[in-house]
Amino acid sequence: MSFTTIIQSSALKSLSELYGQSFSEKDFQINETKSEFEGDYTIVLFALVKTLKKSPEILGKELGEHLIKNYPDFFSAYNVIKGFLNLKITDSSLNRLLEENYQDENFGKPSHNDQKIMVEYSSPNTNKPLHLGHLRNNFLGWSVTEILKANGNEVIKTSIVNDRGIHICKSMIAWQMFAEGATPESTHEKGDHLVGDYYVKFNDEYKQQVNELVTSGKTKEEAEKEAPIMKKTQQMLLDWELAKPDVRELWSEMNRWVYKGFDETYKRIGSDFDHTFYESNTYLLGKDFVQEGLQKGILYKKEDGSVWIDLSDKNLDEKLVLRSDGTSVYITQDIGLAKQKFEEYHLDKSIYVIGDEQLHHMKVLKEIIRKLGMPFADKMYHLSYGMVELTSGKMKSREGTVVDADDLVNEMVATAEKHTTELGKVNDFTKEELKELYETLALGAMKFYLLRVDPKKRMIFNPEESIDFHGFTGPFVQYTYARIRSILRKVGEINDSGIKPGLSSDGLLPLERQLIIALEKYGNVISDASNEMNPSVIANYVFNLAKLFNSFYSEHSVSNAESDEKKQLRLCISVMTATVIKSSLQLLGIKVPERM
RNA sequence: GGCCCCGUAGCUCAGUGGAUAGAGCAACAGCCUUCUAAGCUGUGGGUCACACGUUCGAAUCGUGUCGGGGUCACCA
Repeated sequence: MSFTTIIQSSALKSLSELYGQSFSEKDFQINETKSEFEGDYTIVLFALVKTLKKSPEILGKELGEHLIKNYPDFFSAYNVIKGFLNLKITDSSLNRLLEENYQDENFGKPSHNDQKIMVEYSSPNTNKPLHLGHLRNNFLGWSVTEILKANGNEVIKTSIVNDRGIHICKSMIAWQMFAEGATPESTHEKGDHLVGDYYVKFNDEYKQQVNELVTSGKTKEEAEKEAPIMKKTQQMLLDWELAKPDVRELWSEMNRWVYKGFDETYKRIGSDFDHTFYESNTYLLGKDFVQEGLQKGILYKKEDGSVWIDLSDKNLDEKLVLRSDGTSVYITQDIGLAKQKFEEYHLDKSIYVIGDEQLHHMKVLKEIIRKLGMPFADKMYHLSYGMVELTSGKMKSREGTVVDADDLVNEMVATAEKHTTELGKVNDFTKEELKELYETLALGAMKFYLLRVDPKKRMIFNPEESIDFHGFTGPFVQYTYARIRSILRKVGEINDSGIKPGLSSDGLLPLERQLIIALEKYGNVISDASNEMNPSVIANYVFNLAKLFNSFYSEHSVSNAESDEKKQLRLCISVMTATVIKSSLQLLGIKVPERM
């Protein structure tokens, strides 16, 4: 039971004993006491004042007295200021919490198994390498998965790779025209970058051809349609659908290059999937329900043969689900894939980590599925996140302002190396150890930077700020962890009997209390983050915890504590803080270094 | 134009019904003979876009206005 739960239930019980009225948890709030007042937790009384017709002062005094009298083990003091009843928790409660949990690596995580959840994220196109936006997506998908797991759910990570369509044909055509057989091996370039380069070449060539046609008197629209390179690409797409061997072969080959490149990036940023769907396998899914929908009268056919659904009763337009030529559109396969996911995996929930520019699309998808009478519409959840923008505005591939994922990682690793070398604290590390440390710090900085803000909000990526290793950053938290590990190494081996927090006769000092109370909160933080599917809750929490520990560290000595009891107590606080930091960062996909 | 999201310190963000609105960065002033200074302590910095309303109480809820973004494809 968490402290807030204890306070809540004891207050409810006290109220009914005092006034013979029963209240629910919604009738009053419990907050942490603001630092300028005396106390740890605060019950806000105003709402009770009304129903009980008592002045806040009297009510607060009566409730405070009653709580202290009946729960002397838990509450040690109270005071009432205006409508706020401030309560102080006994040292013994705090000590007990510490004693019982300081070694528990699963502290704060419920042990029960709850739901089966699928998280789909990353979902790249195969014509371009991963960029900053994908990083936000990947970090978010990974972290939400970890958070849901920590909250007792079984989670399956998936990705749907958009491996077919006009975009990859563009890269293929440009490769045929310009590459002279170049491969990742022959050029020593990562496959995803190589294929991306030809996508760019396609666009350059296309633009040039259009311009030439325009100067020869065509309108822009005509020129865009008639540009030879575009015609070739469209023909290639048709050939692909007809499964022409030479086209399919090149397509497989180039996709293979891309996957190899993606795998390298995924491995480096610590992303992986339990199952990967490929659009080339799923793009025909969902056609079968069209017939069914037509029969049921949910879908209707227009004169040209195209099939539609009317969503106007849901304040949405009518939406096409099958083209007049009988081919399916994006949303058609989405319906099919959604169904396949639920049927194959028996999911309780299916989460889509997709940018907020697709909010409308996902709303339409869900509504169609509901109308078609599929039972899982309400189990689908679009975890939308805002676009990452640069200080100079949006990322535009055309203007070359896209921040490439691999470049960014490299840059961050170089920064980590520079800082580490300057500080010179790990000069005895081997080359391998150093390399690992740089990666840990670089990715810690990046992940923390992208996860510390509410996913729903769009965010500005400031290159200078993101490579900062001070303040509200991953390395700051990692540093706090390394610091604690250093204390523990110096103080000596920790064996189970070595640390036992004795009750210091001096009582707990303010920073000691604050730290234990902050640690106690961790379970609530995990469940909040899980309910909101919001990793920034964890990031903010762990930063505050680290900050608090650093204050404690500079104020009080662990190894040179005033007494042996104090030393044991502070060791326990340190051990538990390290554990919670490690655990929190792990929920963000961030590793901790023993030294840095 | 319809619908959706956002507007909090110079910048980037917390806070979503409670007390005198908080962090980090940037600026300034201190702190290494003691467990890692990637740290700690302090100072300055606010019309919570604006207006009206609901409430004992509003940055938080409602309505409207202004400003920014997204979306409304036989693209994916």
